[in-house]
Amino acid sequence: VTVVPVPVDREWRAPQRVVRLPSWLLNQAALHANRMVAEGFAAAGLRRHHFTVLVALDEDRPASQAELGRRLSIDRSDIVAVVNDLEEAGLVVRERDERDRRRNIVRLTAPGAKALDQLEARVAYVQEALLEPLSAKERRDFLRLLMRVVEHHGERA
Amino acid sequence: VTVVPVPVDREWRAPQRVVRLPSWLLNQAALHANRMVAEGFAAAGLRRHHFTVLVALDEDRPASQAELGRRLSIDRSDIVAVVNDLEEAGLVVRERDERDRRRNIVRLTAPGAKALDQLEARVAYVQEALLEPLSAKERRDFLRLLMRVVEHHGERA
DNA sequence: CGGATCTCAGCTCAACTGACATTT
DNA sequence: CAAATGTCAGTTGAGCTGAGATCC
Repeated sequence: VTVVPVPVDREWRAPQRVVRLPSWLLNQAALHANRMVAEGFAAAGLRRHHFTVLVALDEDRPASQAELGRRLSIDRSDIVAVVNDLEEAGLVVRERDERDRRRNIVRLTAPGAKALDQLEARVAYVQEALLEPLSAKERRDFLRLLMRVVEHHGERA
Repeated sequence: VTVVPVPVDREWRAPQRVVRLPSWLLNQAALHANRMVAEGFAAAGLRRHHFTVLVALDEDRPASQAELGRRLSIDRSDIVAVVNDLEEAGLVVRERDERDRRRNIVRLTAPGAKALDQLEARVAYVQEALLEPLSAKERRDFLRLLMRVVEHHGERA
């Protein structure tokens, strides 16, 4: 019995020393995940940041752009472009905060909420496909551990 | 008892519906991992692809560029640039395969092997830091599950 | 001929940096 | 004044596409 069961040797397989690297594995997994998510959004002409911003607005109520960036770990200069796109598509409105006139308050519109619903269905489907090879218990374990790792490195803002 | 124990609510935390997404978590984890790896290599003026190519050459013996690309899931056109860099740095030599003159055989040089040794030490350190919050058993479980996911989506070449 | 291989030019996405004007 | 915010211009790494030349 091997400690870490390494898959059958196939001709094209990546070198063992690479395949065992957590950083490499995470990267490959993220690549697959991002590709699948992108495919799911392509029809709507949106990308993953558009989706997460919509979710943040729906869940946490209207927020300033800087707030959104902080919550989602997206640079504030990138948020500008994302909100531009969403505003053009009518999914979001931007209005000046009168109590702190540096801020733009971004809020979800009705069409935005509607679009979000559809996107969430697609996302859910993708997550399912992503973790397909794992059992229900394995998925829970996996996510729990993943969250621990992400959370651990998230303490530095 | 919550099914998936979600971390303490901090003001800046990402929305729950985002934080539970496997695709988002994988992405964040990969970002942290890549940042750390990049820092580890910055002093040597190399990036992660340079490292994986060196490992592949060291482990699987000299190979053509197309071979390398296939094994490491790197596009042929990107391999060209990576091998260019490595050749300029003297870590690798490129020579025409006389039995199939379409191919370039890439082989590790002595300085290349030496450089690889140092890089591997740095990489090992980074992996350790990356998984720091997990116990030894948790790391094994985590990697095992991660490998299953990556392997599953890797069947399509 | 079809199919690989190497190479180059160029694209997109995302992360990121530096700067600037406005406001607090 | 210092600090935060929104914006813009620009860079980088990496994944990817398309095309051409060469060779099997």
